[in-house]
Formats: sequence, C-alpha cells, structure tokens
Amino acid sequence: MHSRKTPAADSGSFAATEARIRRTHQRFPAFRRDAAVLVRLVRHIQAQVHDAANAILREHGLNHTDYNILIMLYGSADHAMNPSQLGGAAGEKSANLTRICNGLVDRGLVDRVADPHGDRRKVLLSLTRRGVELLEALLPGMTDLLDRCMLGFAPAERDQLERLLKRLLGNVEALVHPA
Amino acid sequence: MHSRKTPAADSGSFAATEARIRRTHQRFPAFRRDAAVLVRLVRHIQAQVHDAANAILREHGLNHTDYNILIMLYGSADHAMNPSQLGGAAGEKSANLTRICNGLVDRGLVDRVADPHGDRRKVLLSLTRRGVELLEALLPGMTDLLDRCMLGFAPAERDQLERLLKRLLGNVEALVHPA
DNA sequence: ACTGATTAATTCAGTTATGAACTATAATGC
DNA sequence: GCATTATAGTTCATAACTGAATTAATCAGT
Repeated sequence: MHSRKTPAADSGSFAATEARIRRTHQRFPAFRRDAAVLVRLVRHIQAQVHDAANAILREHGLNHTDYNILIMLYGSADHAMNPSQLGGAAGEKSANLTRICNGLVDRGLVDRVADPHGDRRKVLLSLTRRGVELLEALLPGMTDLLDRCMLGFAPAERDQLERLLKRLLGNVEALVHPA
Repeated sequence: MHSRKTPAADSGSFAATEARIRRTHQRFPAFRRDAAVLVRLVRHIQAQVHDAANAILREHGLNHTDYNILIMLYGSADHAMNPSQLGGAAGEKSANLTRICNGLVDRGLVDRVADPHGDRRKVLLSLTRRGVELLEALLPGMTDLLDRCMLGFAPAERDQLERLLKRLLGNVEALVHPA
C-alpha cells in the first residue's frame, strides 16, 4: 500500500516558473515579468497554506473554509455576523457561504437566527458553545502553522510585507469593482 | 432585471477583518496578528485576481485555470511539458490536471502524446497552433490586468515585494513537504 | 401610497477540485 | 533475475464552488 500523500508534483523550485515567465515575456513583450511573478507567487502561497491547513483540520472533520468562517465569527464583537459580512470577510461568494453554513449549523457549531435588529431580510450567524470549544481546540495547531509561516521574518519585514500586500489588494479590488 | 454582478459582499475594507483578528488575538494570545493578517491578505488577493481573470476569460470560453495551463506551456522551452511538471508549475493537483487537460485537448488547444524520451509512463502536453493563437488573442487582456495590479508600485517596491513573497513561499512549502 | 431599483439570503443546475485507489512503468536492492 | 518500492498518470466517487435565477424585504423618488 502506498500513497500517503497526493503525488501532485514538485511544487518547490519557483525557478522553473520564473524561466517560463521570462520566455513568455520574450515572445510577448507586453507581458510583464514582475507582475506575473507576483501573481504566481501569491497563487502558490495561497495553495500551499490551503493544503497545509486542510491537512491539519481534516482530523477534526473541518476544512480550511469551514475554519475561516468559524474564526471570523470568533473574532467578531459578539461572535455573530450576517452572512454577507461573513462572506466578504472570508472571501466567499454568498451562494457558497450558505452551503458552508448549512454544514456548520447541521453540526451544531453555528447558530442561524433571524436578525433581531429591524431588517427582516437579514440573518445572524453565531458560534455555539460547541463551535467555540472546537475552534479553541483547533487554534493551537493553526497558530503553530501561522508561526511557521513567519520563520525568519523580522518585525520590520513583516510590516513591510503587510503594507505592500495591502496596496496590492487595493489594486486588485479595483479590478472587479471598477471605480 | 437585476444582478449584473454576484451580490457577494463588500470585500473592500480590510479594516473590519483586522479588527476581528485583533479581537481573536486578545481572546487567544498565541494567535499572532501579523501572520494571520498576511495569510488573509494573500487569500483575498488571490480570490480577487481569480475572479477578475475569470471575468475576462469567460468570453473566450476559458477560465483562469485553463489559462494558467496554457500560459505555462507557452512559456516552456518547446511549448511542451509533462503533466507532473505542469501540475507543479500551475499549482494543480494531478487529478485535476488530467481533467483540465482533457478539456483542452478536446477543444484542440493542447496536444497529448506519449513522451518520446524513454520513460513510457510519461506523457507530453503541448500547445497546438490553435492553442497558441487563442492564447495570444487573450494575452493583451491578461497583460492589462497584470498592469493594473502594479499601479503605483515603484520598481524597487516590486522587487522588495517579490523577495519577501519568495521567502514566504519557502516557509509555506516547508509546511506541506516538511524537511 | 406606489412603482422601480437595491439588497439579503437562498436555491439550483452545472462546473471544478479533492483524496484515495488503481494501472502501468521504472528504479533500487539484493 | 526477482521482489520491493517509487513514480507518472488516470479514474472514480464525493465534496466544494460558481453564476444566474429566485424570493422576500427595504429603500428612493415621486
């Protein structure tokens, strides 16, 4: 018996990717190396974190998306948010959010009630006691993962990276919601 | 008639997200603000770029994933790669890659043949003439997207961001393939 | 008040992605 | 040579996600 992990491929060595980007730029000069590299870096980082988080969370019966929803609620002022806030915060489309929350509600981790404040279209999602407990049981593992991401980064470097990424985010948000 | 765009949510304003992360940190001090912010930034950036690219590519009958495969092949030395190289480069799992390439082969954009060099397990994927043509028709739009990502970034800032992201990638790769 | 446009959330059909199992070939050790 | 182990690629069942349509409630202008 084999296959303890997905064979996938050697995702390491971004060097080959860079060589490809360079060649593309040669064949099609308008294609800018720098931007392409950045976008691909972001893509790879996101994919790896996603996979690593999934691997950790699987044994608790959750995936990275579920976790993201739970931690957003955990961080919110009263452990409660509307679906649309939550979707925006977690970067999930509303249709997907409904599905995810259905699952979390079914498992008793999240509560879904009509929003008491006026607007009867709205819904309030909140962590149940069990949701809080599960999340807090998960947090050490996830915290450790985050720590390992930051190995070798000086505080000033983290700040700088954060600042630059925020500007990048500003730019890419303008792509979808133009003006 | 309404709904010209998915309602989704206000993905803008990362500020609320930061407030949540701060609260989480207060309730669970081991949870580091900086790392969490960075990971969520990466997630949001990737999601937005993905959506924007999909919107552009849709009218050509492709999605962002398809495009990524094609551009990898385009950038490779002889417009040809093995599935596993390609999967690694594009950040796709092998099972998914098979499916994607099936589609591209069916549409006559990609050629799939036995790798001529010895190893009979291997397969070679390459761009067809049509694949090259379609890709080159697409590239101006995608190039423009990339350009808009970089608005307001000085060359030195791009370099710095690239360097920092590469280090981050190094760290996150170690998460999945430990040691 | 009433019409038309917006917004919140969900539903739905179709697409895309995942983990595990499987087949076939190649490499390694003995 | 032969057994063991590893790798390349695919298949399959299931899960996750998407865009568009739908329902219901609010809002804005008149």
